[in-house]
Amino acid sequence: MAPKSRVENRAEQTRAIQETARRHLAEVGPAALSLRAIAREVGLVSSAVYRYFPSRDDLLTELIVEAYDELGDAVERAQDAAGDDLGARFRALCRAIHDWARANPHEYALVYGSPVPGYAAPDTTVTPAGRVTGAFLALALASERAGHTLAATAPLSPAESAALAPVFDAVGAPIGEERLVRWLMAWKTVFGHVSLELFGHMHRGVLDYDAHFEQVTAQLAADLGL
Amino acid sequence: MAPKSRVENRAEQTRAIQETARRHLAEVGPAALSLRAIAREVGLVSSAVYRYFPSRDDLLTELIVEAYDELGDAVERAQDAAGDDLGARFRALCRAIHDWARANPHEYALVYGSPVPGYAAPDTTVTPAGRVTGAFLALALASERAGHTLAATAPLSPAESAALAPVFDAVGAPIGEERLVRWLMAWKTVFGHVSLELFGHMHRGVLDYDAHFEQVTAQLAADLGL
DNA sequence: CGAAAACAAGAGCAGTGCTCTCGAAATGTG
DNA sequence: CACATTTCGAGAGCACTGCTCTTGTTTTCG
Repeated sequence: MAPKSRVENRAEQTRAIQETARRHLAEVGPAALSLRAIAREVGLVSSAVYRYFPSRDDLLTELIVEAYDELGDAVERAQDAAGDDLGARFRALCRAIHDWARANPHEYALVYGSPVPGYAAPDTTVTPAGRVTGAFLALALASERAGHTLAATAPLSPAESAALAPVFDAVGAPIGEERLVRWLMAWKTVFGHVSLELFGHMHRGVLDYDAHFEQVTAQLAADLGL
Repeated sequence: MAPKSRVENRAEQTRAIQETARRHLAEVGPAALSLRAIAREVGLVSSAVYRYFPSRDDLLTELIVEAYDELGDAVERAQDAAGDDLGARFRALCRAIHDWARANPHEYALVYGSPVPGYAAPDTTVTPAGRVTGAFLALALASERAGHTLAATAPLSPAESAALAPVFDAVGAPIGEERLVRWLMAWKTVFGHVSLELFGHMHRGVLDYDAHFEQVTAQLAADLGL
């Protein structure tokens, strides 16, 4: 065995810890994630882990960033595969979120569920967190430019349009207020569906989640004029 | 001090524990809720609490039921105060959910956030859990009977309408498929909004949550033909 | 080569949920 | 009333958690 240099050993251990943490997360969920159990599996004593992650929360932060990035990748991949039609892209976007969440329920809960106690998301998470929202907004802008006709949408009061100023900035180009509101609503509906489904609130009401989700996204697409 | 009988002492202690737990829940959230801390404040040693609640999860269950009931009360009260107009009732319903969630974020997270690890909701929770959903469905039925005209809604495939069989049963009377789907979407949008707002996903995008929520509910009402 | 930095290990602290045992108190019964 | 039963609170203890501090070793750098 070649003696490992300090830097590569450090990188390797850091990766081993994070990978094990990732596996544990998928198995037991964020709240039950134990630093000591991770250390045991990596072959380290618990205190040694603190050489690599200053606290359990920092390890969680890495996992949060990882989850956001995975979801972001899945979403972008699905959109690329969907071609140019905006309706197809929108459906692909929604389905990618739904599929990823069902395949990674604990990771979804980590980022879109209740925040872990005492944990405040550092700035590292905001960029990857914005990717999915950004995908919605990018589609919204593309739809604006394609001249799609919205379903009838109420005009905004001055207070309401003022409230959305940062979102307008995020879009980065002129977009109709009503259109933006519709897209935000679609965003909420999709994540509302996924959260309600994953957290067990549709368990007694809906037999086939996929069929129902398909219907919902189709309706959203129609309302968005796609 | 009058000597307390066994039964009334038991009732009193049970209530004291639950009340303290409720306060702690509101302060520190579900995950950080400590049975020992509750015991300390009630003036008991930790093991004594187990005379009243067989486990921490059973105490959580009580709090879940309590939260569902509080939200159910708030929703029904708001609806009663809103009069007969279905549009007003719908807005009152949405606002009641939003207001209650903001006033009781930890309680909201407890019931609509990520499930606590290893916790499986017992049957005790299903009845109170259904009250809010029931309010949506009752309004949906009333709207059907009032003959309100929906915004254009896509017809359901056989698979999609089959998937919703239990919801049709829950409504308890004939209702149009497309209408039911629209109401379910409204349900998702409202809870999606509240969850995304409370869990910090609108923090960098929306300045005035109330104004934005108002716009969203108005649009939902319009789509529902209210 | 020697100083400095990095590291793994171990002990330890304060906290958790939960179990078990033990003495005291309230309760129901002969 | 007296005795047996049940209920209850307290305490010790187990296995676990995140985290800190010290100690001895190993790698790196000047």
